[in-house]
Amino acid sequence: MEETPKILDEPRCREIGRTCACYNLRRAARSITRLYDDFLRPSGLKTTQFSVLMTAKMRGPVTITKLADLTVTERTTLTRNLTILEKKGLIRIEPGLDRRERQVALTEAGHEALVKAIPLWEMVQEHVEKGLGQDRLVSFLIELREVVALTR
Amino acid sequence: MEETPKILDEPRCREIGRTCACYNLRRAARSITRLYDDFLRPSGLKTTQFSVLMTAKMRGPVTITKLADLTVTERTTLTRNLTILEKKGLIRIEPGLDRRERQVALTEAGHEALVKAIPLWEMVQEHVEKGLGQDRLVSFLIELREVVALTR
DNA sequence: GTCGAATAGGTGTGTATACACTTATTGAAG
DNA sequence: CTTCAATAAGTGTATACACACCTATTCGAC
Repeated sequence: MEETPKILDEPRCREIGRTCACYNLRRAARSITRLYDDFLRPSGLKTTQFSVLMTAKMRGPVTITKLADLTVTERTTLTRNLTILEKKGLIRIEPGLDRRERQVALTEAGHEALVKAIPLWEMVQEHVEKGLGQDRLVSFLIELREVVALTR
Repeated sequence: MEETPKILDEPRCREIGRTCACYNLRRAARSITRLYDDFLRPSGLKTTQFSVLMTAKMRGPVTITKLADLTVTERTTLTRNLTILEKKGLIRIEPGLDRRERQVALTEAGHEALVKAIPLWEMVQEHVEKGLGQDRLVSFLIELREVVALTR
């Protein structure tokens, strides 16, 4: 009689769900994003926007390709994310060194948004530090970086 | 004279980017998703779809709310993801026990897609296991689960 | 039985993500 | 100087995600 093929039997499926690095990483990312977005809400920034602004601030006027590389985001994704930040008046997108490039720079409003967001970020980050424990957070961050390095 | 406020000085910004659990988690999730999607491509499934199908298969006929809870996905997000799977003919959405509920069940095509995808998943999972090391992957998965637990 | 709270689910809107493809510009080989 | 590969960026399309808000159904107190 026909049965569920071995490859799809119940313990095997359970094992796959339990161990899949991608599924578990995405699941945790969804979960923690809601937490950070929740804390950041009063600043008007979503986590992604906060991160892009911080990176752009740090690396100062920076090309779109470079910013995409730094944040491990598809360049075309970043282009669209930047459009939103530009509409909100938080960044300027200026001509670059040659006529192909465009440089991203924070506006005054962009700086102000960061100044408002950082104390909120500190609250939620501390919450996570306490929850995971300082040591585990450190090794966790290292592992996350190794995952990124895996695919470069 | 006016300077960059202390809260936004360069070392502080660098520190925030380096330690932010949310940013680093999302970044790693983007990175690994591309890897898994790349391997799974011949199956016609994206990672998210693979995961939803696996979970639905395992918990087999299951309500939408329950499935959303299991996968830590917003219910309204899952509804839209399920619509795509239904259009592809991989799942059926049937009436549930009462007239509010709807049950998700795999179709024959859904099973076949999983059977095709699993060997591809095994390849990419093994790649990650080798890259991170078995032990570190195990502790990494535990930490990911703790992150999810943090926000429940 | 009636009514209101709880439960299950969908829709409107906006953001985030990425692949395939295209345009514009630069730079290098000849 | 021309031509062509490389580089920088944008668009079309589709999926993924979630909040605010809505409808339909069920259940329990009365």
